[in-house]
Amino acid sequence: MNVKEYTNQLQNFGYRLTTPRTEILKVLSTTKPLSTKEVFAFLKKNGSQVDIVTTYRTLELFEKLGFIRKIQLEDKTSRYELIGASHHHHLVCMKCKNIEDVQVEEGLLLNQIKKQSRFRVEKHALEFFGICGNCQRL
Amino acid sequence: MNVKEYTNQLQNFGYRLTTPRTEILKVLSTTKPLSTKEVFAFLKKNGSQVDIVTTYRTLELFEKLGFIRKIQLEDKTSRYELIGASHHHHLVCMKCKNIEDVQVEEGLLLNQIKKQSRFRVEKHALEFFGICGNCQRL
DNA sequence: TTATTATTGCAATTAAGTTGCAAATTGTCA
DNA sequence: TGACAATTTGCAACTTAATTGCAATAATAA
Repeated sequence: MNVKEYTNQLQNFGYRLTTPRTEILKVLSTTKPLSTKEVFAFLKKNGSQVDIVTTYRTLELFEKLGFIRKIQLEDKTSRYELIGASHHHHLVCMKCKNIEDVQVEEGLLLNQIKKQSRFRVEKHALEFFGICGNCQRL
Repeated sequence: MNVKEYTNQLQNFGYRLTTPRTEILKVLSTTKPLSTKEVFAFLKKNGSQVDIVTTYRTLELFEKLGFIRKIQLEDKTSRYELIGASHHHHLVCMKCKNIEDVQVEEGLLLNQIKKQSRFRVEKHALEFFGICGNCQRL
């Protein structure tokens, strides 16, 4: 999905297409998972006037609409990323803070859970922390 | 490890054995993962005079010493649990907020990562969200 | 183009966690 | 046992992330 498709979706759902919303979608579509602060910083750097409160509210809306996914890493700040075609997880470098995407087959895990509990899994969080290839060489 | 063993460890490391530390260990050893606020509430309920700042600092210390593990669930508050014998993950009920432990074999995941990246995984977070057996019946 | 209503921006507030420092408590040694 | 030195605690003040109320602004429908 590109920015245009998301803005169409937005209007289909009856929400208005505003400058802040378009700008925030643009930021999200060009980067890795970002915190609200980081999205806001990006906006500013590109000359946008959007307020940080609007950034909070817009990200909340986009999450509700299923455009983006909220992820919790090690700190208290939430991060958001566009929900692309493929389900993936993250390799978070504890040194340089860079985030790599990674694909893992988790069907097995869900089977194991089914054997142990009546719990019905709706979603999961899976993040890996460590040292990326680059930082290992330093 | 029981409370006594932890307090011994504490002294072996050169830290003092104080009332707040003992009380907090007791709370941790009798429950599921708790936030700082929750630990503090437990203390109060049991007549303890311990301050919430001390609770924050003590949990931080215990984490540093490897007594407890910090976990991030869906919100911004950190939760802590005693590091028991077995490595496990959680089934977090989105309805009643109860937390079940679950055992999954994750060796496979780590192999899959090795094939995709030079990243060296040091630790990981894996949490499942859904509806527990009880709440499904309601 | 105007009117209606959603959306935004500002200021103030809440909530989680942190910091500085004086007072209290612990462990050690005489 | 008592006193000293150093750690630990509790209070108050502060920081940071996020939320809320409300008046001003902007987007869509007619």
